[in-house]
Amino acid sequence: MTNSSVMEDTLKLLKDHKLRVTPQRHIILAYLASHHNHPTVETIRDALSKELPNMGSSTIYNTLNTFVDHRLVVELQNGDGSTHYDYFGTPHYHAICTNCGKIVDVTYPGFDKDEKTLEEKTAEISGYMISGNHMEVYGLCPECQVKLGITQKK
Amino acid sequence: MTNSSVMEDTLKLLKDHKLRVTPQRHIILAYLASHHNHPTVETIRDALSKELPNMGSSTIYNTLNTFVDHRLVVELQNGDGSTHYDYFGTPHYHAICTNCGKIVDVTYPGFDKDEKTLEEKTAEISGYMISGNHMEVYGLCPECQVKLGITQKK
DNA sequence: TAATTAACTTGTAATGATTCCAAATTAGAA
DNA sequence: TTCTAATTTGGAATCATTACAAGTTAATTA
Ligand SMILES: [Mn+2]
Ligand SMILES: [Mn+2]
Ligand SMILES: [Zn+2]
Ligand SMILES: [Zn+2]
Repeated sequence: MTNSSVMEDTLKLLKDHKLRVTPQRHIILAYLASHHNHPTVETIRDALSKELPNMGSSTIYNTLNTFVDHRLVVELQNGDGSTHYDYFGTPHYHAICTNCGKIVDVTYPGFDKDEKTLEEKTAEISGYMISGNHMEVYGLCPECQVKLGITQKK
Repeated sequence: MTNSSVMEDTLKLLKDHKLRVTPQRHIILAYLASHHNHPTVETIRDALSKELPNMGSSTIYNTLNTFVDHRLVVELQNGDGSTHYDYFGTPHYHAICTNCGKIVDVTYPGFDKDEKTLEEKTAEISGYMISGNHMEVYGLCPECQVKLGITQKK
C-alpha cells in the first residue's frame, strides 16, 4: 500500500465519519493505519514530531478518544502503565507478552464467527444488549522464551 | 456458605499459596471470596473500615497485587478510571455495561473448553507460550436499557 | 515460651498518565 | 470572504497507583 493511498483512504474515512478534517487527525489516523506497532501517545508524538512539531499531547489524547468513540481505533493495555492504540481496520485480537509487553495481532479463519457466537451467548445469559468485546491472550513471546531460557513443551 | 467457612477456606488458600497470613490479607480475601461486586480499592476500604479502621490503601494495593500475582484475583477495568478486583474461584468472564459500568459474571457449559481452544490456536499462530487470557463483552445492562428507553430487538 | 528477623503494614510523599481549561486558531458552511 | 463552532495548544490540575522509610508482626528456631 502506497503512502499516498493511505492518505487518501484515511481522508475518506474521516469524511465518512463526519469528522472535521484537521492535519492532526489526518496524520495520526494515517500513522495508525500504516503501522502495526500498537503505539502509546508518546510513541505517536515522537513518530510525528517531524511533521507536526507543535502538536501537544492533549491533542493526541483528544484525537484518539474521538477515534475510539467512532470505533476506528481500540485501546489496549500491556501492563506498562500507559494505554496503547490500534487502528482497527480488520477484526483481530491480541497476544500480549507478560515479560516485555509486546503486542501482536492474531486472527484465524472463523474468528468473526466465534466472536459473534460469544456475543450472542453472552446476550442470552446476561440480558445485556451487546455492542462489542475485547479478547486478549497472555504469554511469553518467542524472543522472551529464548531470553529467559525457557523451552516450550510441544 | 457460612461466614466461618469462608474464613476457613480463605485461610487454607493463603497457606496453600505459602503467603504469610496477616489479618489484612485474610479479611480482604474473605471479602472478595464472599462478594461478587467487583469492588475497587475504595469500595474494599469502605467495606472493611469497621473491622480494620487503620488499614491504609497502600496495604490494599499491595495485598491485591500479591493476590493477582498468585492468580487468586483478577483485575478489571470498566472505564470509570479505577481498577476493579475479582476473586477468581471459578472460571468465568465478564459483561460490562458501557453506560453505568456494572460488571456481571458470565459462564456457560463448555466455556472452559472454548477458552482452551482459543489459547491453543493463539499459541500455534503467534508462537507465544500462553499463560492466560481475558475476555470481556461490552453492552448495555438491562437497567440501562430501560433507563435509556432502548428496546432490544429480538 | 522467648528471641530473632525478614516480611508486612502504615502514612505520607512522589509519580505519571490523563483530563481540564482558557485563549488562540481554523475547518467548513454560507 | 466572512463567520462561528469545533479544534488545538500549553500549562495546570487531577487522581489512581507506587515508592519509601519507620514501625510492627508472623512465623521460625531453640
Ligand atoms: Mn492490533
Ligand atoms: Mn467476576
Ligand atoms: Zn516478550
Ligand atoms: Zn448499566
